[in-house]
Amino acid sequence: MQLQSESNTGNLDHAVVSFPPLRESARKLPSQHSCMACTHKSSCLAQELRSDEIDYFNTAVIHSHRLNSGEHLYRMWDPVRSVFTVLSGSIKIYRLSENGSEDIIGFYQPGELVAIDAIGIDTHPSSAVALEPSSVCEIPISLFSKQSEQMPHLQYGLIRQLSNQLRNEERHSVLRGQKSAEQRLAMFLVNVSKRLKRNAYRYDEFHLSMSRSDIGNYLGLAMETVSRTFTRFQNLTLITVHRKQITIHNMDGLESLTLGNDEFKKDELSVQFGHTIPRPVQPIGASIAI
Amino acid sequence: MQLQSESNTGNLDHAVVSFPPLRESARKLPSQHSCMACTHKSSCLAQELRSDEIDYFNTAVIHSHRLNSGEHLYRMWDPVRSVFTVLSGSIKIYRLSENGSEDIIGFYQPGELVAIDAIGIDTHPSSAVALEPSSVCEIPISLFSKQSEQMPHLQYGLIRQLSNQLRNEERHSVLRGQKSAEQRLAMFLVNVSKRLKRNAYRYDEFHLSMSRSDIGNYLGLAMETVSRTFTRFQNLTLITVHRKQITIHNMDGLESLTLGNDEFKKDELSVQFGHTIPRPVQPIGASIAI
DNA sequence: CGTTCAATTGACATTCTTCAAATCGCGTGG
DNA sequence: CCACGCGATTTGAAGAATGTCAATTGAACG
Repeated sequence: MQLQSESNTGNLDHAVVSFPPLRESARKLPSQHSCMACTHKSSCLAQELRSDEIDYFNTAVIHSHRLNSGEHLYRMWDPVRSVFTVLSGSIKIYRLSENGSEDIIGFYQPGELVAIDAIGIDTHPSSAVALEPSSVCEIPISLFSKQSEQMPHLQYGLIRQLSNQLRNEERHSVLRGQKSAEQRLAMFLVNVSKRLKRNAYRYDEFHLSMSRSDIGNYLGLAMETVSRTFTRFQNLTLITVHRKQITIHNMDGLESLTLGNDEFKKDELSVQFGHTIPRPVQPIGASIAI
Repeated sequence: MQLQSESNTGNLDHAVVSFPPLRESARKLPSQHSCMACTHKSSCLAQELRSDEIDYFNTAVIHSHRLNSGEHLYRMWDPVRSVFTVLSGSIKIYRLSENGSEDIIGFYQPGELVAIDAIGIDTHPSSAVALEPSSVCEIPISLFSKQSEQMPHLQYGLIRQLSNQLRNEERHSVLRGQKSAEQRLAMFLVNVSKRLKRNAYRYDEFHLSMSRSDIGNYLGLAMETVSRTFTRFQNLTLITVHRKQITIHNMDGLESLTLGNDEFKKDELSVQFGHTIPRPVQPIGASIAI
């Protein structure tokens, strides 16, 4: 399985939330101290390994690091020693630009691999901080070193992860460059929701772990625009927002906005073609069936 | 060596130009039919290989495909069979979005690896088209397959390429999301220039191989904005533009704009801190020393 | 030398940002 | 248990950068 989705919905595969309420039917808890018993095995690099490889992998990995909210996993310029699999909570990746501003690269959720953009270089190109109490597994970078020829499956797994993440980054890049505020926010929400669903969490009602300004930074919008757009969605009865608590009432409507389609309340047929940069959407009154 | 630069200048490592005039001292020509003799060996995956591996690699690779201008290397949804190293010319990667618009992912120049975002999936997530007469080497995807355990160095090389490209994509994403039109264009030009320099081409005077609307799409700007910003740069005597021909007169000034710094003509000292989204720059008259 | 399309330029529309102020929540302490 | 205070969020109003539409210019090429 991929860490990052290949779903056609979203260009926001690093968007993340916190994960308190699990659906009863599919409860997952982080493993204690073995890759073999880990609930994230299927999404971790361990998935790719043969049984003999996994033993070695298991002993090389440092299991279940705990992080407090706001604690850093690593900082920019730190020497690269490991990559990490998120077990619980959520991790924000950001970078300080030359002029001192913070650029948010992505948010990572349980089962996802952090810091693979640091492979092959000496120091981390970005910082990783926990947005809430979190835990991670630490995978020594030496496992991927040039010399380490004994685990080809591990390498192949990493390659797939990287390729996936690259695709996601490409999509997110397009998103930031070309979409309206409404489209970006809609994609963000839809993506978060889909990822929750994939992990068997509640996906129609959840708690965002990051601030409005984090979201804005991530989407290339001002904090105020994020806030305003949330309320607009609420006025359209697409969602209910209360601080970081989100409830989605009309997923189809949101997905429609995702495409830059503001006709979802009247007539689904009018789709526009040929616009290199699709134009946004005008706020309307507030009268849509849930 | 990396296909994509790790230079601190640019978030635009897929920006590309055509490469007619080589500097006399460092003339490079694409190899004919051997990786060992290829001038791009140092930037190709072949670099990572041991001598026994390179033999195999050499026989597996299909050397020197030729492409006419406008000819496709592959199209979105095509089955993934190979990745490609650009030997000459330039390749544009783009994607058709759900509403029919074209999203440009990047531009690739000689020595760079194309289609590594297709590894691990069945069909290409994007299309690749030659912007000018070009040539590529074709590397069968089977070399990276799960079963192919005999070339760990090749895998490691690929991993590094992927990680690099991921970092570049992250940077480009930030660029599209947060920077002003002037910053984006300045970064674009500086990046193109640095990449030319790296490959021993003339870097103060070159020919862009893509149209204004391609640049705009790639940077998340309207074609007209690209055009206007080019003329603004020209009025500032930073560059000379004549259609696709670019001459850079004041690299420092361009790099200053890159940082969102509009003070480069007066006082380099005034740098701003603390702005999450640095604010753009006002057009001024036209009186800067070359 | 004319045709054609890309690029430029102008004028205007619009989204989004910015600046500012008001509210809201929530933790703390009385 | 309620008042207080601080940060996060929301909301308002205004301005600015960029997009859109439209007309013009200019090159390249047959």
